[in-house]
Amino acid sequence: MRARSRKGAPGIVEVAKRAGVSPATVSRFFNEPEIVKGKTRNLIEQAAKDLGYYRNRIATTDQHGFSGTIGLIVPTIDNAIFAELIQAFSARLLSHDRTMLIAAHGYNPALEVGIVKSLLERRIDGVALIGFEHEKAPLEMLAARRVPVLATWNYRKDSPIPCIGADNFQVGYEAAQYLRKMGHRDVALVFPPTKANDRAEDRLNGVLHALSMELSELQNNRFFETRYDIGEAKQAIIELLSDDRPTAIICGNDVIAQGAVYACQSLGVRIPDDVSIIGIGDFRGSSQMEPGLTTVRMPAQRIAEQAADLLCGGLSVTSVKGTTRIKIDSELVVRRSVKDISSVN
Amino acid sequence: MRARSRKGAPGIVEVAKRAGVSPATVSRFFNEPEIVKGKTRNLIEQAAKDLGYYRNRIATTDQHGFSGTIGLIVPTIDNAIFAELIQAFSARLLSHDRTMLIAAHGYNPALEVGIVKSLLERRIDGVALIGFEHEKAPLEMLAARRVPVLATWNYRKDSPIPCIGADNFQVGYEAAQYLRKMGHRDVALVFPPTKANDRAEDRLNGVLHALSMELSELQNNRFFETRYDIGEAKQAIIELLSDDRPTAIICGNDVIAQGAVYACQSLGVRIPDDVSIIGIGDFRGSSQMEPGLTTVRMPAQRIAEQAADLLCGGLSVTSVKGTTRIKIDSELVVRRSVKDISSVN
DNA sequence: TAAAAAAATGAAAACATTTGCATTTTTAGT
DNA sequence: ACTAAAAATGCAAATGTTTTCATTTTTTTA
Repeated sequence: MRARSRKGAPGIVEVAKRAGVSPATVSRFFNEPEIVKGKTRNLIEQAAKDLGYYRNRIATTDQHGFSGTIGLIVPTIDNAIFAELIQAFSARLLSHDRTMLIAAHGYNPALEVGIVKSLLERRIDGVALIGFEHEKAPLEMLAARRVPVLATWNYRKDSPIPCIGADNFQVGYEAAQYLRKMGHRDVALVFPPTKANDRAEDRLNGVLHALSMELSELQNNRFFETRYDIGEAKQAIIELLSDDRPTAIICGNDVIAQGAVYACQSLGVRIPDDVSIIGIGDFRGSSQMEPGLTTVRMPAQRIAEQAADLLCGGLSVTSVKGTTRIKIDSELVVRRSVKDISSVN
Repeated sequence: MRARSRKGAPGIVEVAKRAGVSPATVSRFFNEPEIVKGKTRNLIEQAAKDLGYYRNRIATTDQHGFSGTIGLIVPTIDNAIFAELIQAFSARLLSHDRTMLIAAHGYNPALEVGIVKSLLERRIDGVALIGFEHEKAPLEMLAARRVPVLATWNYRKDSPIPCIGADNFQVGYEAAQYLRKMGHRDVALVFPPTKANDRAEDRLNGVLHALSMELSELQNNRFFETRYDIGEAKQAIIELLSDDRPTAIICGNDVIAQGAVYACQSLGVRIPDDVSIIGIGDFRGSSQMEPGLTTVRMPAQRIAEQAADLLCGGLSVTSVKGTTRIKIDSELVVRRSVKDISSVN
């Protein structure tokens, strides 16, 4: 469909004409108002208003190469996991006078190259990613174009690219450690595939470390793999609970934990009397569940805001040496889904 | 911060030079490959690949005035309500080779003008909004620039602007009607403020219509107002349930319904034996709840996809006469949270 | 009040593409 | 093989800004 041109929006030159000044001055007025004289300023302001002029940020882009647009690539939007991050990131960007281009790949890393290509074609000024596991191609494409890239959500001291996030190993460790402290020795793990998910991988390792175990040492019915999907998790946990029940379940995140809660309810298993449940994330709604979910809070908002600030501040391009890495502290949130059985033991 | 220019990305002319053709031909190659000869095509393709060239969709924009970017303005991202819509909209846009600029105003219509301005500055080709209640200013700004605007989520046959969505009056009617059919006569309503929320308003009216009542006829403890927030809803409903319990609660959407479920659990009120609950929306997770939530499904994905198609297909500019209005059917989803008490009565 | 310095403005080139028109090359028809 | 028509390509103008450099205006200083 060969669309008609939509020209005719008044431009800087129309404004200039009407204000009786040169286009250059109008341009300056919008970029550095201070350097144009008060009187001229008013003239231009009035003219712009009369004409209903809006800056053309796009025409601007070919000039210096910056589009004022930042990309965000997430595994999924339709899920509580990243909702808070997305919202906060977007809002913060707006306050920097930038806009957000967002795309989801549905945990299919192969889609990332298409997305990155599309972003590159739009000349984004920077990109926030989730985690570290990405195909080589998109990362290389971005590097070749010198587009700052920031991995969010997870933190690793030796991350290959700049990052900001919680130390997911520690997060997992903290959760498991708390369970131990509460006297739990027989705990089951329900995690997503760690294949292309470094956050889950790190958490899992943290958990295992706290438990002083290898994954391979876990009994069959003490480790379950399920995607971040309430329904799938619920099914898996119904199975898990159906015989030889552990005293506690540690979930890869709160979505899985929610599935766990539903599973218990469906089976008539009481939380925390019959089984304790701990999540990771502290998503919207986790605190209101019955019983309130004990979990480790991922500080999504702080991560998102700092990420936005970083990206807008012209994060220096990835370099082996001076890579920016910021660790945001997570926090154990004790509610009621974990029972203290340390004394009775 | 006066950022350094980021030029130097190879452009169409570098590609042309390397391929030994003119820039015009390269341009044509990327826009209408068929009209360039096979041999030349290969040359260009190779040159582009060698140079790592990406199209510059932005430079393109000043030419015909279309940026290939569509705006989406939602009340909130961090909430299950629009998650499915956002995801589907974004994905569909990608398949049209467009990108999505998204912003949330947090149910504060005043913020819309800033957002619209920002979008206009980026020369978006179209905008999808939620519902009909918007400040006059942003709508006028869009109209002045002839940017197609599409109201999604709600449908009204006399909508002031093109729309696509479910008929929320009918949705509400359907929910209430089902309750009546199941024998419920004493039902309580929990809805968000209908002030700037036409979806909620229409639903509420539909419910009242089915109940053959006026809002004013409802007893104090049969109508509660709460935002779309699980915690707030939970509190309200705890209050609602604390004395003179109705036989059923009809919730403005599934988020409120989830709060209702938590409220019941916290009070030890059984669903559906002690009280029935019906929601609206059928959000992610509603089907897995215990008991599964009976609700009216809002076909978010279909709405989103058609909206994207419409906007990409160059939806005609709003005109009093020929305004496009598309109604997408909703569907009652019967699960287990509503009890049939018609026979015992 | 004149000269020097500083501030404000203007003119025109530049950015990376598209596109109307002109020109060249290819194909088809005899 | 020659011509006419069609297809492919090239040239150059145009798009809406920003930016460098030059010029004009204003302010400061003596």
